[in-house]
Amino acid sequence: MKIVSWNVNSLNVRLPHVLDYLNAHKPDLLALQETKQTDDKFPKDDLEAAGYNVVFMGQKTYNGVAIISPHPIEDVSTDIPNLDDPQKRVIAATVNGVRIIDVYIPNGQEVGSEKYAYKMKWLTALQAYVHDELTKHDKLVLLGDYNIAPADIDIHDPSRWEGSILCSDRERAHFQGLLDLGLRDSLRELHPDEPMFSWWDYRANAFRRKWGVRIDHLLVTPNIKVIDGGIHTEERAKERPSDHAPAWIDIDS
DNA sequence: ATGGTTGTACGACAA
Repeated sequence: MKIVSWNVNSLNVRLPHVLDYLNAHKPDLLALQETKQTDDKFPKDDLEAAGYNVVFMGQKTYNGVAIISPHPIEDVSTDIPNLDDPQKRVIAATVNGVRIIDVYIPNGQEVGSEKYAYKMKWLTALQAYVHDELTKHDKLVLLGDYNIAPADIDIHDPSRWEGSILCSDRERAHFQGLLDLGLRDSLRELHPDEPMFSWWDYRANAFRRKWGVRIDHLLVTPNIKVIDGGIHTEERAKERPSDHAPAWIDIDS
């Protein structure tokens, strides 16, 4: 079962890329973040015509998440219970017996800012939510744009980024908190020593200069056997790309 | 790498 996470930074702009990607890779599940459109604008018909089922929850201009699969998408839920948050950042569903939680974790802007405090509060609520979901579901994948680089190997130049947003100690502690629930960082376990990046700033020609950061992740329960995985960096090299590349795994199912 | 680009929407903010 091929599972992919991709922050598309506007599905309106990126729909052609997404349709090409589906055609090229035929994933069993594609989880999107930052669709940036209200539900009435979601390209349901185009994706269904391509042979996919879709569930989605968006808002105007910001955020927005979606799950796309050729298989039935069951038991859909949105948001984090017990977190009063108008921002559309979470959608969950069961596909092929695997519970999928698709998250767009807040960016946080700057350490110490109001948005950073929101990120911390959000991550605390996420951990409680995932803890609860793990008691209900045998197999679970928590995937999405985490806006956290878990370790120095996940940053092109760790010394320049030290302590800054995406890699502060408190953000990394929250990431570790998710691992402490029993989840595993599938891509890092597959490639223990390989720098892998999933996001490159649009600015300063960051992609060409290989200034990347790994902030998109697929965490899995230990009973999921991960066969292969990586990041489809070539998507970032295309014309008018998202600033994120798809992160993918293939699991035994 | 402390400037710079992109998306939304048309000024300014978020990333």
